[in-house]
Amino acid sequence: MFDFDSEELNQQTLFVEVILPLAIPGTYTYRVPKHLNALTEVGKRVVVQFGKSKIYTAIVSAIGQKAPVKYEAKYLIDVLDEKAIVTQQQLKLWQWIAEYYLCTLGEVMAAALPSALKLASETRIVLNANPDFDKSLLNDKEFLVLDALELKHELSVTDVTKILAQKSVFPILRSLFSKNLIYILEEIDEKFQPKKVAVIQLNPLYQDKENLKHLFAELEKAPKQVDALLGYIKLAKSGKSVKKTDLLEATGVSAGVIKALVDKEVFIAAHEVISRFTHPDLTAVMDFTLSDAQQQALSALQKSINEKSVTLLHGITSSGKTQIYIRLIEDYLALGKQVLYLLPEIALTGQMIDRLKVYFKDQIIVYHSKFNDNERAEIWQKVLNNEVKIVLGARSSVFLPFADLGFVIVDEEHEASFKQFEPAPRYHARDVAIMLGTIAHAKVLLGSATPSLETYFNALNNKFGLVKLAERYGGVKLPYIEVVSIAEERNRKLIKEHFTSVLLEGINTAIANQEQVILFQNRRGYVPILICQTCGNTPKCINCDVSLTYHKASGKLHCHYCGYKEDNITECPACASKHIAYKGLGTEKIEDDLKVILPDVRVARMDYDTTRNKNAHQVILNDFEDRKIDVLVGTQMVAKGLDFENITLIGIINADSIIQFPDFRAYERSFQLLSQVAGRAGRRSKQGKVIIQTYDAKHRVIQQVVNHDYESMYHEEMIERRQFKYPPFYKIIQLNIKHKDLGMLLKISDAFAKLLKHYLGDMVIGPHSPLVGRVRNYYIQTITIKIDWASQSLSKIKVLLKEQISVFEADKANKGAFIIADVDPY
DNA sequence: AGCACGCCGACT
DNA sequence: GTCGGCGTGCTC
Repeated sequence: MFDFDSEELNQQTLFVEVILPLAIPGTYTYRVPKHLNALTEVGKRVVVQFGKSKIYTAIVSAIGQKAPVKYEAKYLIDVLDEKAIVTQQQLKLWQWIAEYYLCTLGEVMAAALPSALKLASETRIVLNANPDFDKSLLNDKEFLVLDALELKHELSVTDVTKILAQKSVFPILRSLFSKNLIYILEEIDEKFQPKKVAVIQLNPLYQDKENLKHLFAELEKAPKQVDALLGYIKLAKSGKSVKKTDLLEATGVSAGVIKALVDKEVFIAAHEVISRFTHPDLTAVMDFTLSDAQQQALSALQKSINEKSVTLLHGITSSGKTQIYIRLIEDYLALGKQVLYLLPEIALTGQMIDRLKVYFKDQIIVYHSKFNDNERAEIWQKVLNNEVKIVLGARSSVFLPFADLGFVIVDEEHEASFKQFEPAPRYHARDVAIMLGTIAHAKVLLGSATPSLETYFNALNNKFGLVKLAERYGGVKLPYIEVVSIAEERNRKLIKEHFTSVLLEGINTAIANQEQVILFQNRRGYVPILICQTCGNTPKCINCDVSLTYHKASGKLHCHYCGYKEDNITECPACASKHIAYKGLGTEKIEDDLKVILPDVRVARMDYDTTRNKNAHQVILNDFEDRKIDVLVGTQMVAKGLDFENITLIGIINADSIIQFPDFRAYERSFQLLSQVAGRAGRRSKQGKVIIQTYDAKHRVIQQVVNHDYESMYHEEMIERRQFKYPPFYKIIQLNIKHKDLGMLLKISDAFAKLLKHYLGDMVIGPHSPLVGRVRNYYIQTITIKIDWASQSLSKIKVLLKEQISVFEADKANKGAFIIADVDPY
């Protein structure tokens, strides 16, 4: 790096560019104190003071020798790492994300780095003993603080705040400091603590058999201690270290007995660092023999991966894509490379994961948002040190510091949950994964039964390789799909609540055959909305422009946007009428109604509300697998990761609520969702059945689902996408402008749209009100920019937008307003 | 993101 | 008069 010898290097004055984990543009320059010269390196964490008193952990992004001219750089306080914890490849990726998704590097850093790797800074105030000082010179508050310090020696700023019962404590501290009565310490704690466990060791003295014999003789009068010792010897035979908890449990003695032995120096109490991740002792096995079709697909994939950097595997549901992934992963493991296997969050709790863990043992690690910070930090280190070869993770695992990445799989590539909406960076993990592949020279494989249109478009245009797998594994037939008209059943008075006679009959037949059923409804809650029959009033959220949803379990009305709750109403707050009607339906109501109609059937529900606890999801699935549940009612969640032999019927309560969604992707999404739900039905032994209830049986999407016809869906959709200027032909950037005052917002967003039109012409659409015009007390207006990216430079337009947004935010006329940019907002 | 500075209302 | 409310602008 430098040509000087280390002596000379130590004399150089160095400056570093650092990324701060904040939403501020650019990097900041700090001066390196000479004694830290040798330690300073790109990718290491450093401690810096930023502003008057705040201390942050920052990442070094560059090292230089030029002093900034416009200001005096502050000194780095410290360098935290022996070895860089962020790789050069990651820094490149962060840069790309910040540019592509119109956010700051700091926001990317904040999202990427587990917070346990950031530091907590706690300012400590310590008494500077000065007995000669005349305390009568102090004001009351100063006296109070000093008094407390004499008692407690050390206080934190928070403590002082409490003592004074006021917010601004810094002037008082400053005054005390200037009088030399206190001094201030910045204490930095490393938040990440490796997990330790208490272990017991035997004093090596007693390895000797004679000594041990003597010991037993000495302990004659202490039978419990003998028990403990015998227990220890037994446990130690396994060769592993003996955990204190295990010893207690195995011998039944109390902790006091062990303490006595420790005091006698028979035992040595010690601590051992253990990993937070243990592997399940599962015997679950998977059939790993490939069918002919799978074998062909595998060969085709190997060839395609060789030639292209990105390949799409279009394999229908239950075609056994996972077995193929496993073979490919093995190829890369043989080369010593790391593999990243991305899955949507909800698919990460399925049985598939356990099977993979059994197969790959400690080479594999799972990473998703339910892990706590310490666990994330531990995984970070393991991936960085190349101790872990395979990461199976949700979207945020694209941020891990892969030391030697060879292969990335994005399974269920079309899933909307790969896109992050809040907060920035608003990234799509599939697209970040593709960029990661480019930067790390790793190959990328996208897998889906129903690829997103943009991916399929890229594959057909030869940008991505394409391999198809059109045969289900083990000769399982595709499910038979029956469409039932709700309107017709209603006319013939056959419908009960929301169940058509066809569906009820299907459920009864399945249960009579000891088979299981899944009912799918896209909404949670009991009934989405309440309407007053007299005046038409609907209870609305006080913070957002949405109707409240009645949840029976809580007995309250909930807002699904901000979490606001209020008591249910028995009379209309507007006109006091008692005639309140319930309209629409959610999973909770389906569950309840079914229990009434078919009282002998065991019904359970799986949705966001019933799976909030860490293991709730697994409990429901286990009960279902153990056949303690006949019918499982659920939202999207039931569409993923459910892989049970015994499900022969899937009921879709109302397909229209999925299809009639005001979004350009509604048809694509409906096709994907319905196909995926349908794919859960039927296994080896029997063809499954899907019953779709709808008002519009002739709808083209329903027909395409019935015929399992992805190609038609793709081609028909593409015509519309081109015509109405949507992806994949056009790129969309959405600017959401927010303000607490509606009138101001309309004025400001109008002006901003005009300004943008000046530069970008009719690429700019709007402003218009989004579906939900107000969230958490902020009104929202949206400006949409549609870019024909075949002929326009995306990056130039983004640079322009970034500029205009910062001009906008600096303009006093726009005070109170802010802009949130969302690139590829879908 | 914080935190200081600055400018207005209700209190000793 | 002052305390303290929040709105605005920097931070290497």
